[in-house]
Amino acid sequence: MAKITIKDIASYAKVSTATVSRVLATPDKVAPATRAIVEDAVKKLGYYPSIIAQGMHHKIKNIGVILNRNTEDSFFSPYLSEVLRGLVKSAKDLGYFIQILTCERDSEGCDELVSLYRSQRVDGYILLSSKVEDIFIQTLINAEIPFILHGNTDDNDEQQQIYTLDIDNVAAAQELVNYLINLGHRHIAMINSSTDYIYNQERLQGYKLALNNAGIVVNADFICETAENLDEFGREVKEFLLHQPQVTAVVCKSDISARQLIMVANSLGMHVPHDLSIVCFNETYAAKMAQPQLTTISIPIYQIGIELLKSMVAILNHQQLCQRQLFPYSVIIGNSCQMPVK
Amino acid sequence: MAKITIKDIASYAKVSTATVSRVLATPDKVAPATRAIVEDAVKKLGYYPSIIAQGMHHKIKNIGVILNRNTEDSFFSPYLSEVLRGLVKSAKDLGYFIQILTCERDSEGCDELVSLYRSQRVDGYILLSSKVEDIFIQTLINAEIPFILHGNTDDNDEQQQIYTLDIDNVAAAQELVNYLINLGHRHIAMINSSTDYIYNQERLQGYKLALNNAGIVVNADFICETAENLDEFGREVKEFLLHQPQVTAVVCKSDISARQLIMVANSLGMHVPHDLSIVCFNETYAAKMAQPQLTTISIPIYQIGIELLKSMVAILNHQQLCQRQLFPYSVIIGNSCQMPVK
DNA sequence: CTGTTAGCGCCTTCAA
DNA sequence: TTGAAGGCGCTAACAG
Repeated sequence: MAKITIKDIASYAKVSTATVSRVLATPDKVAPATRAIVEDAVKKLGYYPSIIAQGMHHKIKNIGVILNRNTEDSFFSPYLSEVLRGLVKSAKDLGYFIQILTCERDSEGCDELVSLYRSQRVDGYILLSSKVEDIFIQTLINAEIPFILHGNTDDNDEQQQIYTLDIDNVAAAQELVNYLINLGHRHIAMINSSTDYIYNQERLQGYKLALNNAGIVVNADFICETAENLDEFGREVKEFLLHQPQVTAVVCKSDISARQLIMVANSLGMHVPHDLSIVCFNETYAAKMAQPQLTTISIPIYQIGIELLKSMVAILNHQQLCQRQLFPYSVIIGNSCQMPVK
Repeated sequence: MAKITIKDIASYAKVSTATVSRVLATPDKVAPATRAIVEDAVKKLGYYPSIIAQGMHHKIKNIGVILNRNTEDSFFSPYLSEVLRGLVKSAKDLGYFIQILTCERDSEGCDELVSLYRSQRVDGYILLSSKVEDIFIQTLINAEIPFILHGNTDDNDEQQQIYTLDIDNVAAAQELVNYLINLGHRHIAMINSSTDYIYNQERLQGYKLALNNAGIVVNADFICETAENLDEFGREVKEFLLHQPQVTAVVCKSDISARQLIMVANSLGMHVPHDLSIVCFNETYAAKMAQPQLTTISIPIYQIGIELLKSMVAILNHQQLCQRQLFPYSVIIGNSCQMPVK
């Protein structure tokens, strides 16, 4: 059976195509009688207006979501999953669709972003992370493409016009470290991932700030920059623990890696929290599966997903919107910490 | 700056719009000289053909992915994340896009599926799970919408024309149970989720088959149907263990819930594998985070995602394709099992 | 309130 | 090898 078009409805209902169009878009501008006839025809013939053809006049209601990393070698972290869940939910509620995109942060990737937008595949972008001197951000700004960033930029002077949404990573890291300091720890390590990412940089900054404020000298050897891959992470962390026996406490980059860290520690005969106190970020199901229960920063990830999409839609509709949205976080006290024994 | 269209390129390059169109679609049907001129104009003006307008003549290259559950109340399981990862990767490679969809399995949800297809938002669907008397499947068949199912149907007579891709769940469950039987277990429980889902039904069937083959009577009390939600799951499983003390081994529905089960068991003073042997399905990072290491069915989830999309594209291109693709799985032996002690 | 007309941006005949 | 013309399905401006 051939595709039913507006013409079919028009001729079946014995009206013009314009009237059919009106019935669908602005029903109250059509006489109830004719409207009924048209609606009847629409149902009877099973007519669905082509979004493609409508797209020649309206926005297509697609929002591109740019993932942090390449999906080829990196799994979907629970964090990412949770953001996506919020995005999907919010998109559905607002009548939008999500296009998941995995572009490399190179010139080709930038071209892709521009191309997808200009060719009207997407109306705008949600960028899930930011790097130092981020070429994605520069590209989007230069091309005047609407977007919102989950994270921050490294340069606030030039980039006034962009919208961001995140928690206060600096403050969160500070709180974690202060908690450890108050327990009596002085040899506190930070297990981070690449400081190419702004949020990792912010957390590192918070870590250093807290130490400085407490009069503790920052020991560069205590800062461990690890891979994303869980297996590699395990190896690197093992090395680290072996080489830094003075460390009594660790700030870990995520609940999932904290969990891995506990396993590594156990394998070295260390027990948490007796031999090693651990605090971390995130409270996904990975945190729930950890024993002992983790002391962690709980981030409203799902809600962040919801709001990212809402804000993106607001931007597209030229609504007033706060440029820097800071979301609240909370500290969850588990039993992965205690006073230092050594 | 206004949108650059094919007309702008045509007038800039002093050719007709038809020629521009040809340069982009069938470059070899254009004289090298004019082609060069046009390509130059395209670059200089930054022209990106509108996918919307192209969509009036071609497919839109969007594939809808229908999630198992509503994203509102159910988190993205590691399994789902891993399938998505494969889908995203494969889509990128093949020049397709993914539309993640969350429809309720009711008449409204069915209407959505039909509408999205008929209005040309998607070219076809990937259905990530199947239920008994699945109205999604019926709807897609009736509306002659191309789709592929990750799973099986309950009725193979009527539904000849559909494409499926899965592992052999019956055989996998049998292998797990046989493994436990060979260790000496006789009181083997199954912690499943709703048998409304076909794959859960198949696994239950495999469980029963294995017991029957070994001459062990199936005890209905040993079959525990649990919720998806991790917290609820924990409560239900705790009840179950308390009420069925004879049970020495459990087949658990997933690695993530097996991990949860271990925690529940521990909280009851039971140790795995000493007091309880556990086998399960899936080997996501949840499995890697479990102690003791789980004996589990390793499913090539990422690869399944890749192939689902590939197959969908093949269907859309009317290529020859095997209707029932069975993927291999493997049994990973951990140390979550031992001979029964009681 | 409704029909006519024109046009969105692109592709695809059909001639030349 | 190229251009002119028509049309894809729909919406919007303008009459009536």
